[in-house]
Amino acid sequence: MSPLMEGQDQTPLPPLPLQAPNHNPSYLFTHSLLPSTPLLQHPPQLLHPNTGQVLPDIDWVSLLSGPTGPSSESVSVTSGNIVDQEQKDNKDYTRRGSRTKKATRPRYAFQTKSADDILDDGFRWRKYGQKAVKNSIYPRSYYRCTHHTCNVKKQVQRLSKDNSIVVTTYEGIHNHPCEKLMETLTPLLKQMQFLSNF
DNA sequence: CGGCTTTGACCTGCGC
DNA sequence: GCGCAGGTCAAAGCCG
Repeated sequence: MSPLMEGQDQTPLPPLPLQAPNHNPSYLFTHSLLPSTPLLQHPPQLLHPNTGQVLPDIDWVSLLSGPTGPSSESVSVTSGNIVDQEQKDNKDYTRRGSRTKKATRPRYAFQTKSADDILDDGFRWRKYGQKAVKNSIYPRSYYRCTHHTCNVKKQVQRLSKDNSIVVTTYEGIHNHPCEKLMETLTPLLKQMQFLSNF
């Protein structure tokens, strides 16, 4: 994941290099990792839903934070009820529970196969709601990015059909670097600066 | 004490 | 018009 270096200052992150999810609505991400394993250290695999073929490297940081990521179309996932939800969600929301039309925000939805509901994508999230969802025994959780200037949201819901699959929907684009990435990189950068003095 | 989660209430759009 | 469903708010409580 070489593009990880891109977010180390306050400059916007690079354009999204990954095109596939935007063009094929049926990709399946799997995250078959130990609980609490950081995503950035052990990124999930992207599988083709029909062939099961493992697809090449995913630039997760760019995918989840690029300011000029894919078009504003949402990416549907394979589950029928979630696709239906996606279509409803494309109406944007402003105040408290209201649904008013405004410019659509980028939305990316994908499934991860994981025992953990929370996909560790390197950003910090604050939970602001949880709702029971019709036709699902699992609730949907609502998270907001904790960065003060960032209003990216995500929804997390486990599939009732297959409780090993978690559907994560991101809405919006991060306008700041990945905190966890910076935590990892800062000591390395300091060490590099130190060594470069010799 | 600050940051986070929980949870019930509230608000609005949509379908009937 | 009404009820339902989904999304958000905000107070209360928890935790490090």
